[in-house]
Amino acid sequence: MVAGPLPVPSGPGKDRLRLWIRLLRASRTIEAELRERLKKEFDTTLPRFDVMAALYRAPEGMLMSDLSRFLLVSNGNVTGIVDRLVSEGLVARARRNGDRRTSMVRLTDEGSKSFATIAAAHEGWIGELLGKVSEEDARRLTGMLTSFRSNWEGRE
Amino acid sequence: MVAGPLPVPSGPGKDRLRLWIRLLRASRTIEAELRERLKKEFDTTLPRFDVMAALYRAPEGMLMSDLSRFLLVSNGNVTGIVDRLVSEGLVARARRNGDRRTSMVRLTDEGSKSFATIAAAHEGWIGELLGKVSEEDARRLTGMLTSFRSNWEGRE
DNA sequence: ATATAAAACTTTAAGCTTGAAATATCTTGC
DNA sequence: GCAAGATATTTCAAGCTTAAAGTTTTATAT
Repeated sequence: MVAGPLPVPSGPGKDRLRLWIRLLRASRTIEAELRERLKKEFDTTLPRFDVMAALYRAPEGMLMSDLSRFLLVSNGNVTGIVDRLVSEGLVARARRNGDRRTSMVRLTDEGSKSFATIAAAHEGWIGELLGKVSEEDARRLTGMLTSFRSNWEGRE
Repeated sequence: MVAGPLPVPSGPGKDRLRLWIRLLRASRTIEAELRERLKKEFDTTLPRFDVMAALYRAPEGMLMSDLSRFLLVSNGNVTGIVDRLVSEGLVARARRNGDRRTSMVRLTDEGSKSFATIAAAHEGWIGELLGKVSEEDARRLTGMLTSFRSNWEGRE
């Protein structure tokens, strides 16, 4: 899946395969760098950062199923990550009166403060790592990926 | 990290952050789909496929460290995946005379045959999933990502 | 009312992943 | 030759990940 130096054979349909391989390598390269920095600088992980980023933008809280859908990961997965964040006091579960199956998950004040610090560093890292991509290319690329996403969502 | 429907605030440097978010969501979406199909159709996993794809292009075999570098994953990780592939008869470790710390890892005949079948389906899936990306856009996007990669490699 | 289904979430087992520590082998400097 | 360091790999603990099965609660259809 992650092909590298060796060329993909040419032929019909190979352009898209090559695109996929580059896409995957680029995102894995950046992800690996971010993971390492999050660990070194803030002693945290990418999945934790993802969950906190989602919650940061939803001050009223999110359901577990919302988090799972939003982050594109399984629901069982979110349970474990949130459990750990709760045990560290960064996130809180609030039982709801209406539907007792669910609970609203939100950042604590400490979690919110902590995330704001990390997010600022994170944005700087992205600027650095993608610094060589011109603003114009960045916008064009974003546009292409956005239209891919729209097509995808119509798909299923 | 994986932001979605909600917009990223505007401001200087936000274009690259937005690009990263789209990039990550696109690759995660495709990865999830491929993982599911590999499981359903061939009862295998993405990491296994990655390892076999790398070995398929190196008939003479690869060292564990080569695999690890090529796939952008840790060396301890590769050990486990190769162990399982060996136990299923798809991959073989061959001790070398020269350096007894290392062993050449290669596909068995069965592994090679198995991979060829899966790879054909995989290429078809990519064509389908990225079908809405025009050939021209695919080539342009690939070019941008390639230049990102070159810059990156100069970086470290 | 009450069975049945649906929904939200957790638990479980298996596998993936990392970073660090441990093991074994090779290389180098003396 | 041999100690010291470098290299290649495995082992380990902790955490991430999925799919499937289980639990609790809510909604629906008789």
